Amino acid sequence: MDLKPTESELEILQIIWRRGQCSVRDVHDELAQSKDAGYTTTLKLMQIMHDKGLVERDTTAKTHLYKALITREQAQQGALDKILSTVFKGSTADLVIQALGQHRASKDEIDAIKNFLDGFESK
Amino acid sequence: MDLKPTESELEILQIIWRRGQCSVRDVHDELAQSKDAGYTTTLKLMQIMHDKGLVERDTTAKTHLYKALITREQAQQGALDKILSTVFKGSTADLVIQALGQHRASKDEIDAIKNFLDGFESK
DNA sequence: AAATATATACGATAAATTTCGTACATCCAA
DNA sequence: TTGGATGTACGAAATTTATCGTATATATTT
Repeated sequence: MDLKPTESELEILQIIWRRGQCSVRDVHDELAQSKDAGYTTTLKLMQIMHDKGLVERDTTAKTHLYKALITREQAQQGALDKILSTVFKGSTADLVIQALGQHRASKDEIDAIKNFLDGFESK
Repeated sequence: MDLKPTESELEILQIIWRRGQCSVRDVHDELAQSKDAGYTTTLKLMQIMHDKGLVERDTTAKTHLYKALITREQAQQGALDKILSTVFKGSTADLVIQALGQHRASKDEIDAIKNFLDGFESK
């Protein structure tokens, strides 16, 4: 099993992760705010995701309820691995610095990262 | 102009970035070490990249020479922006922590990041 | 000079991903 | 109880991306 979600699948997973469990309608309504696709498109996509094993679903009721089978952390790691190898020459430090350089991190964020680094280093 | 390279285009850009300038043959030979695609596939891809404005080329000689028109940093930022919005809920701190947690960064890398953070914060 | 190797151009095909239409089932309100 | 709203199933078309074959031009070698 490959389990590497496509772009559209990630958009959907995002919503499922946030809500924990949801119907196609739930997902589609949220998606419709930023995107313009038909309901059956979302439905089909979620069915494909089920076929692939990215989500599971409870078909007890008429309206099926979907849950993610891949965690956000897994997807994050997959995404990081991919861009590390394709654009960052494998250098985590480069990635981190580039990420922090562009984006205006708040003081809290910076502190969180520093604390993390301290704990990490002292092992 | 969109300038968002596809997966295959990034594989090629990687090689061009490393070498600075190269022919289709240069790229293809390197690509062939890890991948199994025909020469004309690489050629076509690079022609498409030229059409898109991702690369420029010198056609003076029979063998054309390609250079990147997008920098590695631009591609890095694009890749980061994408995964930030699709899997990291926009949180740079989450991204950084996840990146550092999994990939065993070396002490030097960690120090580099800390120094960077210090300089960043004192602004 | 002829044969061979190496290039580009580019249309066509293949493969992967996304979008949609239509059929049909079920629920609910008038 | 029947018509409309809402749901799933699923084939098919549209799009995007990647791959390849063939034609043709230009070097290079013998």
